[in-house]
Amino acid sequence: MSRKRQQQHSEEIKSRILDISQRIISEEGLEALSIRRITNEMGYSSGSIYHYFKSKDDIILCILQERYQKIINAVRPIDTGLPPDELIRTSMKGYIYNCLEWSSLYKAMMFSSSPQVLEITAVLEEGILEKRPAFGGLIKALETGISAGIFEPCNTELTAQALWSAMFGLLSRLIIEQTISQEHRDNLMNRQIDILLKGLRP
Amino acid sequence: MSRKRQQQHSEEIKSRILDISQRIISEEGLEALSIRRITNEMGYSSGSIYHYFKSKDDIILCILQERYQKIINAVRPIDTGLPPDELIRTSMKGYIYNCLEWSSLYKAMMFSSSPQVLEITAVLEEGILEKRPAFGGLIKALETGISAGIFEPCNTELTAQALWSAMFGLLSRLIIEQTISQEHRDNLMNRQIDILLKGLRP
Amino acid sequence: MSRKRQQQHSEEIKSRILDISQRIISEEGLEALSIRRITNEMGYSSGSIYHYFKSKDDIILCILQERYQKIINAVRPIDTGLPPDELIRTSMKGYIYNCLEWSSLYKAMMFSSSPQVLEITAVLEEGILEKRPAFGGLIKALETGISAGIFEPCNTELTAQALWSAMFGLLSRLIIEQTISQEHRDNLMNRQIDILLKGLRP
Amino acid sequence: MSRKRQQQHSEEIKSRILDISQRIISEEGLEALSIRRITNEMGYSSGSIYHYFKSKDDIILCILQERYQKIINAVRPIDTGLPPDELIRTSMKGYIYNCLEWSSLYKAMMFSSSPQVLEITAVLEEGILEKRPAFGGLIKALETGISAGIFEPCNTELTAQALWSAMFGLLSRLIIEQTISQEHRDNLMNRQIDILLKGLRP
DNA sequence: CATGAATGAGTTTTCATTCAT
DNA sequence: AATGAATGAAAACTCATTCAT
Repeated sequence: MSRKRQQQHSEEIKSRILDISQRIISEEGLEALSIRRITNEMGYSSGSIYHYFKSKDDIILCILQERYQKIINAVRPIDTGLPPDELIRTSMKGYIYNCLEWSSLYKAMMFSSSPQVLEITAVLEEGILEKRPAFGGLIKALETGISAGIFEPCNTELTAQALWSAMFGLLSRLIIEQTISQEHRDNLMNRQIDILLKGLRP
Repeated sequence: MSRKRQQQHSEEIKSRILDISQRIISEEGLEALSIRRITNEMGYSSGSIYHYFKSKDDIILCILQERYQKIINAVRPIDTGLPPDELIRTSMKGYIYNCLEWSSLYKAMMFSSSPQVLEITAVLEEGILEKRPAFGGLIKALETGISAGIFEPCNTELTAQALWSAMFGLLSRLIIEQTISQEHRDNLMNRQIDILLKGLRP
Repeated sequence: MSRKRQQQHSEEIKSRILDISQRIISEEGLEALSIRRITNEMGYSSGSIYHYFKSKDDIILCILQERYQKIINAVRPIDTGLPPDELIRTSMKGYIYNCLEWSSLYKAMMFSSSPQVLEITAVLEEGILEKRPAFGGLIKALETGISAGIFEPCNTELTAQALWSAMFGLLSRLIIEQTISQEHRDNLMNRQIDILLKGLRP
Repeated sequence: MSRKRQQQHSEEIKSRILDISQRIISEEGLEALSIRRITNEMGYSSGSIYHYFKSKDDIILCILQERYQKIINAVRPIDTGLPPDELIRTSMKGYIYNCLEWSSLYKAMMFSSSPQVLEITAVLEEGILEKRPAFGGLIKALETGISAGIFEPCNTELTAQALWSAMFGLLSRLIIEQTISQEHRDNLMNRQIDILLKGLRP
C-alpha cells in the first residue's frame, strides 16, 4: 500500500517536472530551461531533481520523446477508405494543425541538431522508412496511388521525403512567423498540397 | 575632417567586429559567440566592444540584418535567358547550395521569431512581394511561365510562398540533419523540384 | 535470543558496509567513496547506513582500523629458520609486495595524520616496540643478528625505526608514482635492502 | 607608467592568490582548497579569480611548481669542499629540516599522484637524473666517493634512488606523525644516514 | 529496521556588463 | 578611445545528512 503510494507519488512528481519543463520550453524555448527554474517553480531545492532524473539532458530527452510521441500520435487517425490523394491531403493538414497547437515544443524538437534528438526526428536519411512508422502511412498512400494509376511510379521513399520536407517547410514558417491569419494559412496549405499532389500525377 | 575620419575608423572597427562574430557563428554556431571570443580575436580588451555596440544582442541583430542580405544577394544572379521552369529549378538549387554554406548563420536567422529579425525574414505575409525584392524573381518566373502556357494560371504570390516554403523545408532539414550525403541531397532536391514544377503545369 | 540474533545480523551488515567501502577505496581511491555508492551497491537506500554508522568519517575510520590489521597481518608469516639478514630481506620484500596490492587503502591509512589513525599507524614514537607487535619481528631479527655477530651492536628500536622508514619511503614512492616497471621495482628494493643490510654489519 | 603599475598590480594579486591558496593547503590540505575559499578570503567575488588563473588546476600547478622550487632550492647550498660522505649527510639533513618547515605543502606535493604533479616530483623512473638536476648533486657525490675509494662502485642512479627514497620515508613519517621530539628526530636521522653511508662503503 | 524524499551548502566555471583609470 | 579589473548572477551537478513514514 504505502509502497504503491510512494511510487505513485514519485511518478506524479516526475510528471510535474516534465509538465513544468515542457511549459517553459513551450513558452520560452529550450535555452530558457534550467534546473533552477524547474525546481523554483516546484518549490523544491535544486538538488532534488536528481532524485527523479539523472541529468538535465535526461529530462529534455524524456520530454522530447514522450511528449513528441503524443503530438505525433494525436495526428494518426486519418486513414480509412479515402482515396490516396485525399488521404495525403487530409493527413498533411491534420499534421500541420496538430503541430501548430504545440508549436514551441515542436520547434524545440524539430529544429534541434542534437544527436539524441535526431535519433527520433531525422527523416532524410536513406532507409528511414523502417525507423519512422509514421512515414509508413505516407509511403503506403503513395504505393496505393501508384497501383491505382493516380500517381506516377516513383521511388516512394525519396518522394515521401520530398513531400514531407515541403510540408515541414510550410509548417515551420507558420510557426516562426506566428502572425499569419487563419484564412491565409489555409490558402497556403491548400495551395502547397495542390501543387504537390498534382506533381505526383502521371 | 577629423570627425569624419574618426567616424570612418569607428565604422571599420564595427565592421571587423561583425566579421569576426559572423565567422564564429558560421563555424561554431550562435552559442559559441561570446564577447570575450570576439575581443580576444581582435586583440582588444573585453570592455572596448561597448564603444561600438550597446549589447551583445545588438551585435547579433546587426549581423543577422546586414550579413543575411549578403547571403541572399549572393544567390541572385540567376541569369535570364532560361525558360521559366529551368530558371526556377536553377535558382532554387542555387539558393539551397548557397545557404548550406552559411548554414549556422542561415539557421540563426531563419529560425528566429524575433520581430526585428522577422522584419527581414518573414515571407508568408500577404503582400510580401513588395517587401522582398528577392521574391520578385520567383514571381516573375511564374508570370512568364503562365504567359508562355508552361504553368497554369494562379495566384502567383500565394504560389511563390508555397514553393518557397517547400524548398525552405528541404533546406532546413538538410541543415538540421547534417549528415545527408551529397548524392542523396541532390536526389532530394531534384525530386522535390520535379514534383513542384510538375505541379505547376497546366 | 532474538536480541543476540539481531545484534549478529547488525554486525553482518556493518561488515558488508565495510567490505564494500574498502573495495571502493582500494579500487578507486578514498575520494570515490560516497554514501550513495555504498548503499547502491548494497541494494539499500541511502538513509539506512545511519543505523549502522553515525557518519561517513566513522565508516572510514573503521575501515582504516580494522582492515589495516588484515593487511599487516597478512605479511607476518616470515618463517623462522632463515638467518637474520635473509629474514629481514624476505620480510621487507614481502611487506612491500603485500602492501602494493592494497595500495589505495595503504595510502589512505599511512598518509593520514588523524589522531585516531595514528593511534594505529605511528611508528616513530619512542617505546613503540610494545605497541606494535609487528615491529617485534624486526627487532628480534636485529637482536639475533647482533648475537650472531652478523650485525653490529646498536639501539635496536632506533635502528628498526630507521630501517622501516627507509622501506616505507621506497614503498610510498612506488605507490605514488605508479608507473614503475616490475623489474625496476625489484632492482630498487634489492638495492635499498642491500645498502641497509650492509649498513648494519659490524 | 600606468601600464606598468597595472601589470604590477596584477602580479601582486596573482601572488596574493597563490599565498592564500598555499596557506590553505598548508593548513588544511589540498582537498580544503576551493575557489570560494580563496576569493572569500580576498574579499573578491568568485568569478574574479579567472582573470588571473584559467582554472583551479592552474592555481594548484602554479603553487606546486613555484613554491616547491623555493622549498627545494632553499636546500641547495650544501656542497663545497666536504668529503662525499659528509656531503651526503649534510645535504640529507638539510633537506629534511627544510622540508619539515613546509611540511603541509611538501606533503600535498609529494603525496600526489596527479600526472601534472608527478611531472615535477617523480624520482623513481629510469633515466631520471636528466630531469631532476637536484639529483645531480647526490649522484656526483656518489661518483666522487667511488673514485676516492670511499664508496663501492655501483649503479649510481639506482643507488641515488634507493638512498633518496629512504630519506623520503623518514621525512614523510616525521611529517605525518608530527609529535616526534627534536631529539628523537635527530637520532633517527643520524641513525638512518649512518646505516646508509656505511652500506655504501666498499 | 528501512525507506526515499528533501535539503542546503557545496563544487567549478562562464559571461555580459560596468566603470575607474 | 581603450583598458582590464571586478562583479554578480547564472549554469549543472554532488553529497552527507535528516526525518517522516
